[in-house]
Amino acid sequence: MPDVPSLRAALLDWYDAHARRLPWRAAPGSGQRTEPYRVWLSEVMLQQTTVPHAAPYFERFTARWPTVTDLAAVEDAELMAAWAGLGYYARARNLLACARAVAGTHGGVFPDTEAELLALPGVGAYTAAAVAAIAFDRPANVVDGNVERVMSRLFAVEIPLPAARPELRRLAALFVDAHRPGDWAQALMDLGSGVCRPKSPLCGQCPLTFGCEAWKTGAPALYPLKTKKAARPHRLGHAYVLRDGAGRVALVRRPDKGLLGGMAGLPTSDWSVAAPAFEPPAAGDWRAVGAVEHVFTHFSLTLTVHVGRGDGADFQWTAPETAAKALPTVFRKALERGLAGPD
DNA sequence: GACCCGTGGGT
DNA sequence: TACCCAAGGGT
Repeated sequence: MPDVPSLRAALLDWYDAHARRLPWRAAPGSGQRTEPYRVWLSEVMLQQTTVPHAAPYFERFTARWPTVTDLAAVEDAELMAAWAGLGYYARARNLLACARAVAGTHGGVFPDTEAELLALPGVGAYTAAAVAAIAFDRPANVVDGNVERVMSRLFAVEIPLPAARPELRRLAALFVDAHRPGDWAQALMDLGSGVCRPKSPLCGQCPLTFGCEAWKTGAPALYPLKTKKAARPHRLGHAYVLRDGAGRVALVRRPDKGLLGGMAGLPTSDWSVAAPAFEPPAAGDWRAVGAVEHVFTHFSLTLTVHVGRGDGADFQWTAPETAAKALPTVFRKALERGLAGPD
């Protein structure tokens, strides 16, 4: 059984020497804390998202909206456009709802307990614990994918994910302590991200091998064990690039719920396994100019792109450059394909 | 617990 | 190529 206090001390020492410098992180060793607003914003952006992808969004958001009160005052469409390309758009809707709740109910000040944080929109168990630990230095059990992997290896957990979650959470809780709780959470994530990596862990650089059960087995990369996932189905659809006499593009606002909810989009058919009918959103001359491929979390998609000319009151007519910036990636691809013309 | 929800990089 | 994976949350 790994010795928890020794491991904890070893990882904090490692963190003091190897902490990553990140835009939302106070300089390690400075004794400073990051403002709750910046911790919260970064944590939401980092949900299922890599650091390199999220970082430029974080810089743009904080430059444009320096406080949670500034963010709370933004119009929905402006916020969604600023989030375009980052994915998981429910996060953007919840981000705004959360900012408005903090600016309103909480007087512009983030609550400092896990329980109150957890009650905010878009803040789940992980994010509530992370904000409590990192922004307020409260001893919270911060468990993300990195922490699950590190725990599964330290203790050579033989239960496969996702069933192992409660056990991994219990193990992570053994390390929670009032001494440097914010640094502990970030140290664990830095280790998981840079050393205790999913595919080829760098055990030679790890400060915890002395107490790691998976390392003793000689095959640490086998952990965490996992149950197999179902295959991803493929769907087909049509996307319509409709332009008016001024060259503007017809956009629609998608319903608030479901895929790409609340985002601007091109008019499309349904997306289904069987080829959907070609039913353009306006009469006139249409021609197919090609297709684009896109992969979502639970299906992949081939979108046939059609170009036509027309008018209509049901659309938001937008200059192509403006449209591209506000669109989620699948539509940005389709728009670029449409504007490029036939092969 | 199962399913839905994006995107881009790594292997 | 076809996966896997990332500082998850909501329903």
